[in-house]
Amino acid sequence: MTKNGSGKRAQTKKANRAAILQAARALFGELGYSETTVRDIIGRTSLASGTFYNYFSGKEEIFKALRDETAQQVRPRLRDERIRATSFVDFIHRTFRSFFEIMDANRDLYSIIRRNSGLLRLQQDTPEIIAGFDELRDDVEDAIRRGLLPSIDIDYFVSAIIGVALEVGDAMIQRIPVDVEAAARFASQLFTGGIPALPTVEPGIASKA
Amino acid sequence: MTKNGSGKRAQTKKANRAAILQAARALFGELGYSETTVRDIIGRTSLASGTFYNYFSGKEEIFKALRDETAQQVRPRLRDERIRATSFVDFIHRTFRSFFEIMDANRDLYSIIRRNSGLLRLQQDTPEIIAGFDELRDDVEDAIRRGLLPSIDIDYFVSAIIGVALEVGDAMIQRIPVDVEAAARFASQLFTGGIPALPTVEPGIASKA
Amino acid sequence: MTKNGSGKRAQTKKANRAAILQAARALFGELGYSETTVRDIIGRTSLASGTFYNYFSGKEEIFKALRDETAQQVRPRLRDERIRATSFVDFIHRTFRSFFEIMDANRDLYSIIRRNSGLLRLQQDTPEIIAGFDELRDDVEDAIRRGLLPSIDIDYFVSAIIGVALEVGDAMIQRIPVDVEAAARFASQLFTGGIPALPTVEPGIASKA
Amino acid sequence: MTKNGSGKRAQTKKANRAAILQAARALFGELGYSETTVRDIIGRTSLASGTFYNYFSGKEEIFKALRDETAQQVRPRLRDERIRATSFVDFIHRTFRSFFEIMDANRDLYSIIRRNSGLLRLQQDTPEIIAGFDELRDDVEDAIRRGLLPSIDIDYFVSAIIGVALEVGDAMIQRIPVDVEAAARFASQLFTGGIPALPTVEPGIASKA
DNA sequence: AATGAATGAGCGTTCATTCAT
DNA sequence: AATGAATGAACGCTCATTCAT
Repeated sequence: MTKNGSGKRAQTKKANRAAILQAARALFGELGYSETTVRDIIGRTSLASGTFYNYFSGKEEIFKALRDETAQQVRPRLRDERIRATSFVDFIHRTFRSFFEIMDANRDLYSIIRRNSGLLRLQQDTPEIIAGFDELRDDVEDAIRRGLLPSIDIDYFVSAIIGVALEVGDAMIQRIPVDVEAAARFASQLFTGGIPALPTVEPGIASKA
Repeated sequence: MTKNGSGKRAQTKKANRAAILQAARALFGELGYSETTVRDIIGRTSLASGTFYNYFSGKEEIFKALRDETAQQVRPRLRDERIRATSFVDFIHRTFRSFFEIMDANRDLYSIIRRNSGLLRLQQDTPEIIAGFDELRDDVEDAIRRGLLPSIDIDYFVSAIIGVALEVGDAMIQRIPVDVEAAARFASQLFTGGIPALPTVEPGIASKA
Repeated sequence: MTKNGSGKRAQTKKANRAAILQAARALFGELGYSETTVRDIIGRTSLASGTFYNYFSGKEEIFKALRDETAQQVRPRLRDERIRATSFVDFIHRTFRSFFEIMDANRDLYSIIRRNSGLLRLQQDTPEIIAGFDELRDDVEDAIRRGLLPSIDIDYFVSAIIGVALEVGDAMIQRIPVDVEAAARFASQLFTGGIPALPTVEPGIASKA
Repeated sequence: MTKNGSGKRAQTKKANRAAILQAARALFGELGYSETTVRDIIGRTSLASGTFYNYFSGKEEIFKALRDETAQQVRPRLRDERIRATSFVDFIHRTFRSFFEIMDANRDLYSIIRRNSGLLRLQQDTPEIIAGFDELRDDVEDAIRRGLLPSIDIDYFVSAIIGVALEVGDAMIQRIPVDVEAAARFASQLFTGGIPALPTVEPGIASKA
């Protein structure tokens, strides 16, 4: 009767799994994947180190799990957003805004103030973003099929979106206050009209964090 | 008389230093900085582990050395390229072409076949690219001052260039044959005219590696 | 219910900790502190190298632990001994006898057959003795206050006791059988009456090991 | 003709050997034997690391050489001193004064301010003192034969002298100014008359460095 | 004889993972 | 299912010694 997950045991299991995922999510954000140790993760929970392996087969596994879990939440939303797009301007803008909203929602994870004295550009590899990217290519292909986008080089195009999303998103996160809409506008105007379409700013103000 | 580097010993030293640098360069490309061990590096040479420390004081040192050495080669070229730019179209195109040429020249380092079953987007942290980025911001500011670029949001703009350079460059490297000019054209047309300016390709061809 | 140390696990832990301490104690005695490696220590147990760090945070830690643990056993005894002293003869004798008893009890540690072909007098840095010395100075000051000892130069006096305890104790340990009382008598008579008070021995017998 | 050591080559050799010995002597004093590296030693000379092994077969060898070299200088002096002794009081006093004079002459080597936060009593193992000890036993035996000393337990007695010489000498060195005669008086009075013979000092002054 | 780079065993320590309880 | 101690390979790095020049 409790086999299907409604018993007390099953609830504990669910809670433990969630606790581990949450801790891992935070640490991947703070330290990056390779600097995060399994000890760090279980140390943030009330569980013992061995318990980790009852839920995940290893460090890589939990990353996949995190990505997939997030994907399940993110996917429908991205789909809905983009499917509703009526023009390529709209499509691009929704794409970037969605990404940036996800980054903002997980802002704490990304605010890392460039460790290693700025030497290294440790990419964060956070599951949220990876999950989002997985959707992107299909949607772009679909958009081309639907005539929203011209038949451009999909590989390069998707790469360009990802690159801008990662880097501009990173820059966005470090500003106070974070302005998702402004960042999304910047990125989508760049894509839809190129530099000439970008808004001008007063010199000297542009780069202030 | 041979103290200044023309003797056999001095040649061996030079060769060893070069061998270590080359091995490190390759491994940073393949595994990224934090996944590369000093033992990996020395293992790619015919030297003994202790010898590494005759040349570099540690792992971070060799990264810096690699970056600085590359920067010395890359910097003047990037400067020359961009300073000669007469329009913003020209400026952008030269920027991307320079980056992509550097990536192509170090192609082997970047062809990594997405490790970890494509899971992680471990950014490569290669010294070549870092060195190039260091120049970029100054040049963009200068270009705005010279009126080549409108006074846009510099942070976001530089981020966007870096993102596109990294990701499109990555995609470019994985195609056979590598076509630097095509990639540079794609990226610069995106930046100068937005999506409408991008050339269309026959559907289904675009994404072939 | 077995959390407080009565379970099998807790017993194993206790035993392991004891095994590591014992091994370290023996090796510090045999090789001295700086010549003893963590691998040496763990190699004398049936444990794996990493296990050492479950119990002690490093080499210095285990030395401190050994010293403190011993001090806890030694301190009260030394105090009791010396506080009970009714004359300076008594005080000195009790002091040396206590030291020599400690050395005898840990005899195996000190029987080192003068390593390095007798070249070096590597002081043993054993925690037992260090712990004992820590007490000595206070007790001497106290004894002077109580009038048991004249107000002599405390620094030199304590140094002299330590020197004699270390060196005579070392010689004592190498005789078979070990005669603690005889060594204590020698040292205390030297201190209380000087050479004239020392017992004479038949020539040629004195120095046999 | 220059085979016997008067040529230019031979002079250089002599000077190199002396330079290495001097550097080693200083470092053994500063850092102790086991903390001194061969690199440290050659680093204090103008020679190259390999050259060290043209003169000494290793770290242990140089210690022996230092001890022996010193012994050759120290031996006759100690002998002269003690042979001239006319009473056991005189013998003991000359013994300690000689030791303390040697320590004072090499004072810089011993002034180490107890590293390791006082945890360890790293004995200095300086060749000068070791060399002196080697003479002691013979001289004591001789003194007993000559009737200067009663036939006491030679092992213990020599050990006691060494212990007091090392520890009181160490304490002496750390006082400013160093008073060799006072330390020698303290030690010899202790040995000849025991504690009752020691001079009293004003309380509170005794232990000031 | 002098050089100084090369060697490689060894150091203290970390950490993903296993396993007895 | 949970525990947390045990494991041992691997890490960055040091250093006495060797050896080609």
